[in-house]
Parts: sequence; structure tokens; C-alpha cells
Amino acid sequence: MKYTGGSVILFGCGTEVAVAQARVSTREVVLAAVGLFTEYGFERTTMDGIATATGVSRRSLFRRFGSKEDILFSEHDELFTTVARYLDASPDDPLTAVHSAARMVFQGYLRDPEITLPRYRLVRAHPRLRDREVAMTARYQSAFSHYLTERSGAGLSLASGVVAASVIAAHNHVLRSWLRDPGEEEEAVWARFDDAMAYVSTAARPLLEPGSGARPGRVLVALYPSDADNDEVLRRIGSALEPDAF
Amino acid sequence: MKYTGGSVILFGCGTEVAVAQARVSTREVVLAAVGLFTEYGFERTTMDGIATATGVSRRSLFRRFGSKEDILFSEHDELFTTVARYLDASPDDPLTAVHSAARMVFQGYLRDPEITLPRYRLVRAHPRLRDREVAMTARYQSAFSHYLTERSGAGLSLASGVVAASVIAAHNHVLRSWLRDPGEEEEAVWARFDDAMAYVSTAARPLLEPGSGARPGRVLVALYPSDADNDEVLRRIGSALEPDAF
DNA sequence: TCCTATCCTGGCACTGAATGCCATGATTCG
DNA sequence: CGAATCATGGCATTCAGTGCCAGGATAGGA
Repeated sequence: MKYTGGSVILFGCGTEVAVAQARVSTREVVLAAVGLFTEYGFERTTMDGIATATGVSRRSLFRRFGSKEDILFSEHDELFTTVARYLDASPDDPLTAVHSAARMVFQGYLRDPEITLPRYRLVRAHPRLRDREVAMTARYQSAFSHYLTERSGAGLSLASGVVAASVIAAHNHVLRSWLRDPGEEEEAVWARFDDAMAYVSTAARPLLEPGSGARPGRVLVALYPSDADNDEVLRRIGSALEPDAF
Repeated sequence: MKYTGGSVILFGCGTEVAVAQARVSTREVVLAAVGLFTEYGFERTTMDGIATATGVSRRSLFRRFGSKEDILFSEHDELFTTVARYLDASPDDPLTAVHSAARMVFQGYLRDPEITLPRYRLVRAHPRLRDREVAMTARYQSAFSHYLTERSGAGLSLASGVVAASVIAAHNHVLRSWLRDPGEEEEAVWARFDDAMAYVSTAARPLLEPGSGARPGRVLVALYPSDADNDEVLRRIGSALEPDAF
């Protein structure tokens, strides 16, 4: 193990005692920083303030996190590398793999409300942080798109981009609703997430089918209630196929 | 008109002559800054350097543009407000309006290669600028999504988000190919743009039809060649409707 | 056990972005 | 012509971010 050494002066009983001190973990720093950002605002919190609050020197904070913003999004970065590795090694069919990857991202938010919830409030208040958050999700979208293009064939890069964008949009749709109301039952949240994913992937799968081509001659999309009669559906589709209907 | 006054000292024939000087336009500043960024790199170009190069004081640069990055994206901002205003006043049906709005954005790039092309190179080289570019397109996407939700009914917010994301993805797909190869015939570029838009809007329109609901019980998407027989299409759809097929 | 290479840390100094304050000059309105 | 308004630019200050360097801890080898 690294960083098990070092010593800290404890004040007690009038004596100073040297005690083994573990390196301040990334998570501890992030939690402290989030607390300061929330209490005093992002701009008004200085790196010096975070340094004194965490006991880590200002210089080391910059070395470990890169920038003040990066402290807020550090584990977002970790999650991204995890997801990217997962995709790279995934044996599933492309769309299912992307679906699972989106699930991992969503899980990353739900798992850590202590950080993601205050971060959401900060992101809403500060345009710069919002841009950063957006850029993070764009990285996922780009990774999804490249993955789909790679696995589905280069001729489908437009379709891949659209599908990736749709998956991310559906993910963000459910995510935002959770961030706004985190009190909801976790089971219900996951149900809505799966609904949204099914919604996009059902519509997306044909776009990525081999042989369909990047630009099909005709596309038909039908939406109908679950209790609709199959014959009725067929009849309506038949009328939709009339030359003047399209 | 504003800023037509002022005077500048010209050195000629050993005499100093006061001459009317127009305020340095935003565009001139942007062009000069882009030139410096390209020549010396974004980080190594200082605001002082831009100030001396343009004749505008450092302080005024910050006042007029907000930040160094903002100089690069200033007219992107203007374009956004134009597009947002257009959407707000658009009498067309929602999807067509969004289609036109995307066209305006694309036009904004094509119209001004002197800025957009070097900016693209800078954006590719610097992660921070890339994030900023991504955030800009996300603003369009968000505007499209809100507009569609507003016009199509609040129950369709998921569909609106997915459609907006798809439109932006298609837009970016064509845009990137142009940025990489700006030499292509403008007509051909527009043809590919319209193809991509048709590709997404054909698939998207049914999602926004009133009465379909935000989460339909069943969704069917069919892609088939233009020369397919209608009866054959119907037969296949009929078999797809069998309980075990879905 | 000792020595050494390596790595992390923190202190210091420096550059440069960004902001607040204020005086000046230009434009517009009455 | 006078007053109000506004953009400008100069100045000082704060603070993010970086380079440099020395000290302490750890791991590996003799």
C-alpha cells in the first residue's frame, strides 16, 4: 500500500502524539470541496480554502485533480474510463452493449447522491459548470457512436451517431427527473429508465441492422396502443402505404 | 450610429493628423484573435497580445467578449440568439421549424469558413475549446428539445429530447465531414445535409404525432427498399406482429 | 541493514486570466 | 449649449494554474 506513512500532530492531554496518517483520499477531497462550493459558491471558494479544509496542499490539489472544476467531476472521469473499457470488451450485440453502458452511467449517478445531487445544483447555477457537465455526457455519446460505427460497419456512421444521441437523450431525460426529485423509489426510477431505453432501442435497432443501409428508401414507424387489434394495425399501415400518404 | 468619433494619430510627412476612426468591429477582433491563436497556439496567445494586435485595450476586450474563449465563439452566440428568435416566431409545424433551424445553424458554419475552419482546428487540438464547442451545440439541442416539447405537448418530452438529439447528431455528422473537407461543392454538401435531415425527420415525425403518447405500448419500425411491394411489406409486418416476434 | 532510485508531496515564485474601481472622452437627448 | 449616458482604457487586485526545487516516504537490490 502507498502513502501509509507520514505523521500528524494530535492535540490531546496536553501532549503531542505522532500517529500514522493515511493519504487523504480523492473522495474525501471531493466531498469537502462540494461542501465548500455549496456553502460559499463555486467562484468564492478558493483552492487555498480547499487546501486548508482538507489538509492537502494547494500544489498537490492541482497535481492530483488538474483544476478546480476537475475536483467536482473527478469520479465522472473514472466512470467514463470504466464504461469505455466495458464497451471495448463487450461481447454482446452492439445495441445491447450500449444499452448496458448507459445503464452503468445512470448507476454511477444513483450510486453516489452525496456527490451527484449537490453537483447538479451547482451545475444548474453556474454556466461554466453546466458546460462541463454537458461535455462529459458528450464524451459518452461520442464513445457510444464510435463503438456502434465500429461494430455495425463504417457505412452506418450517421445511424450510429443518431442512435447514440438518442440513447444519451433518453438517459438524460430520466436522469434529470431523478436529479430534480431524488426521493422517488429507486425501483420506480429504474423502471422509467428501462422504459426509456426500450423506447429508443426498439426504434433504433432497425437502423443498425446490416443490409438496411445508411439511407433506406422508405421508413415506416407506427405507434399504437398495446390493446390495439393486430388486424386494425395492419389495416392502418396498409392505408399509410398508399402513394399519397407518404 | 455609434462610435463614429474618436481620433487616431497618423504618422506621415512628419506631421500628426487627427482622422475619424471607426470602432474596431467585433469581426475584426475575432479574425485577428483567430490568426494569433493559429499562429502561436491558444494558450500562448495572451489577451495583451490580442489587445496590441487589434488596438483595443485589454480591459475593453474582456468587457466586450467576456473571456478569451468567448472571442472564438462570439458569433456562435449571435447565431444562437438568431435561431432561438426564429424558432420562437416560427409558424410552421414543429418538426419543420426545427429542421429549418438546424439549416440555419449549418448555414452559419458554411457562411463563414474564415472563422469556422481555423476554429475547428483549434477545437480539435485543445480539449477545453472542444468542450466549449460541444456546449454550444448542446444549447441548440436544448432549445430544439424545449421548443418541440412546448409545441407538441408536455407528454412528449422524452420524444422531443430524442428527436432534438437526433437532429443535432445528423447536423453534426454532415458538419464534421465538411469541416474535414471544406473543398467539396457547396451544392453537394447541402444535398447531404438535406438527406441526413430527411433521414431523421422521416423517422421522427411519427414520434411527435399528437395522440401517440409519450410511451406507446408498442412501437414498430420497418425499413424496406423503395421498390418493395406493398403487399409484401404488409405480410412481413403482419408476421412481426405475432406475439412471439416482439 | 544500508544504499539508491523513484515517487509523492509541499513550498515558492511567476504568468496570465478575470474583475472592480475610476477618470476620461464620445454620443445623445433636452 | 449643458447634462446624462455609455463605452473606453488605465490601474490595482484576486486567484487559477504551472514550473522549479527540495524533503520525505517507499520499494527494490546488494
